[in-house]
Amino acid sequence: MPKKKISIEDVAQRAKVSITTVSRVINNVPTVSDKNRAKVEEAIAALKFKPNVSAQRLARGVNNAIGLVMPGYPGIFHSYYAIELIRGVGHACETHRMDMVFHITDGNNPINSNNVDGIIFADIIENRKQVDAAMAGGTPVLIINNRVDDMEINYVAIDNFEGGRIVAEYLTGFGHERIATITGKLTTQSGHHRFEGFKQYLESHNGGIPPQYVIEGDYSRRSARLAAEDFLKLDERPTAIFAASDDMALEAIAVLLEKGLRVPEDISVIGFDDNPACLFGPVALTTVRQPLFQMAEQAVKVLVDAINKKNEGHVQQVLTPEIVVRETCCPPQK
Amino acid sequence: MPKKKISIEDVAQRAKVSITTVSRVINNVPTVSDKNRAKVEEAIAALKFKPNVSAQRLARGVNNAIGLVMPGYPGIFHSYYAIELIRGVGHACETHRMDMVFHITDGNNPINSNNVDGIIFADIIENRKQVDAAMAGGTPVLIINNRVDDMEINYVAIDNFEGGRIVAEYLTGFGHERIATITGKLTTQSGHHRFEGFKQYLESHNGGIPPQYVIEGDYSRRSARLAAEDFLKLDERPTAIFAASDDMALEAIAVLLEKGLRVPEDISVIGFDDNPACLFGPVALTTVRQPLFQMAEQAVKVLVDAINKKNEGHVQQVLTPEIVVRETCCPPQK
DNA sequence: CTGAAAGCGCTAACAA
DNA sequence: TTGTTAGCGCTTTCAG
Repeated sequence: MPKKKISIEDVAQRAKVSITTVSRVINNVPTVSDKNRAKVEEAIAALKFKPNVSAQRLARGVNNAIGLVMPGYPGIFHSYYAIELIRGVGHACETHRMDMVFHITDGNNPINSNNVDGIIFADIIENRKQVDAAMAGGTPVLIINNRVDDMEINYVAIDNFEGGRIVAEYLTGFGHERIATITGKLTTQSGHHRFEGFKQYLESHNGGIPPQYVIEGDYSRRSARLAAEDFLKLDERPTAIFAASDDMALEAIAVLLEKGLRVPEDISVIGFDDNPACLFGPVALTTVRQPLFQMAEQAVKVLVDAINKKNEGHVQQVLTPEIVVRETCCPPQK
Repeated sequence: MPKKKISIEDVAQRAKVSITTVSRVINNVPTVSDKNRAKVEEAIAALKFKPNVSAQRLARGVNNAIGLVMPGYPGIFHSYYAIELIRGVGHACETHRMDMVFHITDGNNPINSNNVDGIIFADIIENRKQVDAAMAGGTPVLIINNRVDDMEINYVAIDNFEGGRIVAEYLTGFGHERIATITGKLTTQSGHHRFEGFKQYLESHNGGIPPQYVIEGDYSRRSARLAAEDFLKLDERPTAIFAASDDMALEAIAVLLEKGLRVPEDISVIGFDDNPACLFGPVALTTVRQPLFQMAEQAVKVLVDAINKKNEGHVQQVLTPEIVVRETCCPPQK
């Protein structure tokens, strides 16, 4: 610390009390006389005293910090998802008076857990061994945005399966029968689950989904563009398209408009994410909102409880997404 | 820390050396015999010893952490800029073996600087008093992405003025004479500087820029859409458009394509940012690359030097952006 | 309600 | 090359 070295002792001296008393007022311990408290507060203000965080942590045996580690593969940072997570975790840490130590990883080096009380892994892409290592070291760990049902581990995730299902339900509710989808990358859990939920609903309510109506995307705009173009070449064009992300939905809409089609009159489109960009296109995008921010806050809460050993075993939570109705879906026009 | 309490002393005992020796091998002090080093390393491994970070920091009198504070106004997180900054700062912190404690602020509460050795303020939007407070407290501070020439303060920023200038130069180099611009929010420094550099070049090389060719945007896609539509209503349409961000450029292109125009044959478009989204549109966007990542790394370096008192006075650096040629600019077609 | 004193785990003179 | 020892600044029994 580059601060001048005013310690608790200087404050005690000036206030003519013991350092214990000073410590007490710092920590809001009630058993301090008003008179002494006032004196100490005066001294603290006069001396501009700031407690030394490291000393506090050492004495308390706590780090007062949680780590947030995110996979660093290209692109993750340009997703709405990552940003909301960071915001949410940051906010929650604030309310828990914890430092948030942020860490981007390539998945290789083990995460240093000496400086934190617990770690939140945002998704686990190729870095499961980091999770294992942290757990082996005895550090409380939580995975966010990924369900890991085969392991005894804390997680908080979105129910992407349900997300896909409600989209199918919503679209068939309008009377659509030719419903296509541009999926997310199917090797990701989100992509896989969204598609499965979607497909299974259609199978039991719409006679299934023909293969030419399913194109695997990878969450990139380019993949959506290609997929949309392919759909338009079909003899029987779909009347509705479900894109597994807003970015893809927006790109699909761009393609449709370029070809002179109308959205939603000619083709309905629905996305997934509730990315703010939804509002800024030519038509406000109907989509599925994932409670990302809340997920992050919830994650911190669970982890903090785990750190304080307030949990029994591990806690696994799934949050439910919901449809946000805007302007890009309507009944199929005859 | 929830770890079992294996301290340096346990290691010393097992290795049959003093704790000093253990400390020395932890810190890679060369003056340790190979034999002892080996013994200590064995003990560390066997005991799974992890040094207590708080104790180290206390003893060393450092926090070994730098703060990154970002304004939390809606939207900033959806900008490419913010993300690259976080990535860059995170990466640089890693190499300096510093924790990066991340903080989103609404500009009101003073930033807690007890737990860090220095603070990087990413931009300063409505939170200059936080900067002042931190400095008053004696904490080394650096501002990133904002030139503050009227203050004795460290900063590392992009030369947005130059960025605007090279765009104008590039476009006139093709022979364009009817050049329009959708500016960024002019109350932001970036928006203002980009426009000024652009305008001044045109004034001295193209006879200036007519008012109907300047529309103030606010970096949102919507503002770009409106602006592009307005340009198309003009009797003398521009043959080139400079948008002060890639997002806006992309939206402008979308409008042009929707109206059946070709890019770049009918209208050239150039953006600013080198957002990855440039590559994913219908045409790869020509743009201006800001060295955001390097700026962030540079910022950490300067700040760390400041913390170690290696700087004389304050250091103010400006990095130069450059044009990235892709497919959306060409000479005007007769 | 207050204070003395024993640590928390580690680093860094200083001696040897 | 090694070890002794005095802190780093704060929390927390334990007596009073």
